[in-house]
Amino acid sequence: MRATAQKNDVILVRPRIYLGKGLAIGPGKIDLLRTVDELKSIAAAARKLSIPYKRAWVLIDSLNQGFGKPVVETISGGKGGGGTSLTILGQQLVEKYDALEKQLNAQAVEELAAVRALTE
Amino acid sequence: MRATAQKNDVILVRPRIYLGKGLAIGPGKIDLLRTVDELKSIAAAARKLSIPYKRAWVLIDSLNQGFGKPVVETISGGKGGGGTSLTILGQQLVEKYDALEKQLNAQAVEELAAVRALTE
DNA sequence: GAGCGTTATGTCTAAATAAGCCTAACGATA
DNA sequence: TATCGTTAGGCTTATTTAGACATAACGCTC
Repeated sequence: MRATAQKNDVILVRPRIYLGKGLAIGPGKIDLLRTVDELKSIAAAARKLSIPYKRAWVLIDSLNQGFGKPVVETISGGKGGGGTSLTILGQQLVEKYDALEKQLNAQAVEELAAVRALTE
Repeated sequence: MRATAQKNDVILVRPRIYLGKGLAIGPGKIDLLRTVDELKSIAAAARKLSIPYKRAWVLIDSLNQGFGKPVVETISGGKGGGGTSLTILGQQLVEKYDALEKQLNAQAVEELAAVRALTE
């Protein structure tokens, strides 16, 4: 119940994971998926992240293609012009990545500090 | 004393660490440093890694600049044309990175497997 | 002192990446 | 049915990045 940030909550490493045959997933795509999930729109997410819509779409499409099944479910037209939400796969991707990232950072704080110490 | 590879020896994550103001270090530079250390030559390391000498030199120079002090010590001319060895800093960089990498991979195998499982 | 292989750069070109612009379909709403 | 904001692309240009090529200094070695 402490309000102060804990040492093991610090995120220093944001891994890029290579999943074979041209499919890779890193912090950029994860942040994008997270923002899409939040705003229920690719266009809105792109604006928030200050990247062109086209780029956001390409990134998401590369995931769809790479996984063989979609990470998002989209509606074109209708109220608000349409929208996008994450599929189960998309949600799991974010969740598993977050868990991995958290684990990496929690367990390797000391080793990380050792590397960083070299800059001083 | 087992000869078989251990589960925790598998390298799946090779992190890129961002150390601020344009300085980043990842598997590419570490492998390069390691090869330079091994062959005592930037040119020979570049050949072994199948990259142009220029690129190898640029990568190493970016480390020298970024850290403010050199990661290599070079001799130009002389026996064999010259050569390059790692400074203490350069050696430590490789060592600390290796330790970090090992730690990350040993501790996060399950989370990684969970992400990879999504591709199936 | 000529030759050799290395370090160290500069410059120019090519290739990979990203950005920009444009068009079209879609479906609720006014 | 005209408008609107969204998805989903195609296509063209810019920008960034990497590669190729050239050159010079250096100091052993022959």
